[in-house]
Amino acid sequence: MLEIAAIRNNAEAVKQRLAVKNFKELNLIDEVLQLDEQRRATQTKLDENLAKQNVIAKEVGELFKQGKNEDAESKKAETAKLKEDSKQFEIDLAKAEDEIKDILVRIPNTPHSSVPLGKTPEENEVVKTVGEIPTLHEGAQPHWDLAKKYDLFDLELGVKITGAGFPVYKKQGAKLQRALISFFLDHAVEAGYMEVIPPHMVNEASAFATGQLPDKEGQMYVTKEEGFYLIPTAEVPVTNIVRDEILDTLPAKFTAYSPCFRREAGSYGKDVRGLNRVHQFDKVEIVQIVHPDKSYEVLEEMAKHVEVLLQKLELPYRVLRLCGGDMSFASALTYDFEVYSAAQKRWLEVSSVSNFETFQSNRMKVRFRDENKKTRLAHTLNGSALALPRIVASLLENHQTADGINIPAALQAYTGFKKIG
RNA sequence: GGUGAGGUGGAUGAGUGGCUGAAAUCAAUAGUUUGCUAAACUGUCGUACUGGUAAAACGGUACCGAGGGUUCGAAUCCCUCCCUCACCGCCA
Repeated sequence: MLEIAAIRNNAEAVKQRLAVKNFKELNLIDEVLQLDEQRRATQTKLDENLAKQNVIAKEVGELFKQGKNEDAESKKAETAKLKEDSKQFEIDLAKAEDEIKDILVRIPNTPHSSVPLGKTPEENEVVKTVGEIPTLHEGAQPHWDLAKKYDLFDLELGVKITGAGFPVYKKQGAKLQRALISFFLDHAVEAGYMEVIPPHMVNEASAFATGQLPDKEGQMYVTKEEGFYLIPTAEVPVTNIVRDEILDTLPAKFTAYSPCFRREAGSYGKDVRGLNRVHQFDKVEIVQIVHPDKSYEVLEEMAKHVEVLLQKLELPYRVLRLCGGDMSFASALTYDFEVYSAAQKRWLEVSSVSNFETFQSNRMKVRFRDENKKTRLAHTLNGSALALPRIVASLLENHQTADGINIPAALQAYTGFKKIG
């Protein structure tokens, strides 16, 4: 949610920025400013009214104390009109506040100045491409066939138990999952992130705070009785750790492993084969709450963190700076990381690292004290480090040989085996 | 799930209708004293909205779990909801 004060001070600049995100309803900016004007005027009237009531109440009390009951009674009568007015002001104020909020939650974050123009994923900017694309042996297979060959995971079994997109990992496939999770967590902890295990369901307030609501309501699973949302990413519970807090020290750095649940309503076709797109998957997330002056520096640092992981896994990857049209609602700047899947001959997204500036912290009221002891909104960032399924897919595909799949050296201590098959 | 107790500022905790945005203690913080540590003393020490200012200062309003209500006046009385704790029941 954008800050109303920021919109007030830079309405034109905000509109220009939003245009980069292909946001069409720029009229909302003017509407919200007008409502804000109304709101403040009403606020002032209400405050003045209440101030008068407070004065009278004090006087009445004083008169009663002095035994001047008749004077007190007549004084009382003066408040009737004031109370009536204040009731109306309160209604007007609440209405204006609701309307402002309704509009604000529909306005996406303003993109950073480096965000390229564009509407589709094809227009994302390739920042760099790293690593050799391997030449596979004759008869190399995509990961879903390798999974069958070595009995690593079973999607049909998942269908019986739950439904499509809920894989059952088995044997070395299961161990590989556990190894990757530990590998990622250890690296994050070493980089100074505090490891947490958050709830895997969140309440409405938490889902709203990070921007999943109302934007992505249809993408989340909801429990029937409590109305809890199954988390689509650990970002949601982890960032909410600092909701409504005034932090004494920045940065705050958290990492968490969690399963992620996504309905992926509307997706279909070849993109969803194997582990390319599933409803439940594992991910290690990194989150930072930082000083506004530092957030872009930290974004680069987090991107570097992801890169190192990919290098250690010996996977060819590329880094994309998302264009305005492909960015998420809440982000100001996003780097996507894609690994090359040699058997499918395509790039697969495995991580997304974003700076949200104050977009989340404004909703969540995450503040810190600046040099002048004034409270200010912090910047929040998060990134996947990393999401497992497509990492697994590319590990299997890129490292396959005629007589088995090689485990990268950095991972062997975690898997306990050097080769699958 | 049942019964009982309770939710006050960073923490402990006082406050049962006006003198309470809230005592006291601790923590924190600035300073004085001190050879160091420790201690002592003095000051500061909630948040939000709003007016004001170049920025402060300063002023107004709201907030004592949340939302309603009674009253000239509510932390204090009433209603609803949420949560915490204790004991019992069930249980990994």
